[in-house]
Amino acid sequence: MNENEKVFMDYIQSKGLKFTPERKAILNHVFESHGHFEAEELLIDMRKNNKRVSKATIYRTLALLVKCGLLREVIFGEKHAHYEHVYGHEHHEHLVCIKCGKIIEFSDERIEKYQNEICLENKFKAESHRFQIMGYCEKCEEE
Amino acid sequence: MNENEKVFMDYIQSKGLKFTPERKAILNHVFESHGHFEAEELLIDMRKNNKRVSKATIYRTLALLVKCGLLREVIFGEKHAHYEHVYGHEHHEHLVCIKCGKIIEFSDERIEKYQNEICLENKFKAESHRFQIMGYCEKCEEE
DNA sequence: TCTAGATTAAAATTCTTTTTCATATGAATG
DNA sequence: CATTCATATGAAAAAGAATTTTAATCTAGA
Repeated sequence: MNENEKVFMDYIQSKGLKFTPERKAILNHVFESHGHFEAEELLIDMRKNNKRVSKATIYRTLALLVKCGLLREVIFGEKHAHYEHVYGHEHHEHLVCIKCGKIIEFSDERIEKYQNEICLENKFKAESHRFQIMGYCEKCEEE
Repeated sequence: MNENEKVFMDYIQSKGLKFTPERKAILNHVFESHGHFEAEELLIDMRKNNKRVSKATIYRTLALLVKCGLLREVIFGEKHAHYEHVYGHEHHEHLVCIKCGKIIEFSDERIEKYQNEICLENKFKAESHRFQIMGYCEKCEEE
């Protein structure tokens, strides 16, 4: 059993919930491949792999995965939620290609330092931040 | 006639559209007071000032204002559009209070410089960016 | 005056997410 | 191993929420 499963099981058990095949399938699928994904995308992707779970269960399980800290919700200027892994994933920022949707991650400690300065100046207590650059990835820029 | 009105009129005329009282009222209201606002908010605010325009017209006019470059759409992690002024408004970033919703703007040329570096490293052609810090404003932090 | 384009209120749409409810099942217990 | 039951599932319906369309009526501006 990997680390993700362990975290999920612990959460499941602490809440008196059940570790069902559906939850297991979703958990595995989410951590097998995806960088960023949407609920609908996950559903379709699972179907392609003959893992048929209902939309309701997808949504219910994603909520659990967020609650137990394995996933994080991100919104990329679109109006629906995207998810990304938390575990084994240090904080990072995003480059979002506005043509093909590709997402490149990057991180740099300067951002954190900068955030602290800004917050001091504005008497603001930061909880989190998002730095996102929209533009064209190498491939789309060529075209 | 102020600069905003001029820009809007030019656009209106170039497209063979009409400068109606409703459009004028919306234009004025948008640039009279608001920093950031939502369509619904604008509607309610206008009603308080006895400017009664329909929701449909609000949406249609906001779309025009975005097209002619006077407004910009921003999404703050919620799922509906917020708007902000473009004209006379240099690029800036946002501090968003997750308790009261207050938005503080700030700007710093380091962000631009930083963006350039990141893009070079990732072979990315930036069009725009967003740096947003979520947390608690001074007042909410005290409570 | 004339008419393309605009307005309104209400209905419809769109799209994501949640709820319903009948049925099924994990896992604790006897 | 069978029972029990709280919890889970699936399919479909409903909800939610923002935005757009409809259709009747109106009007700015040539």
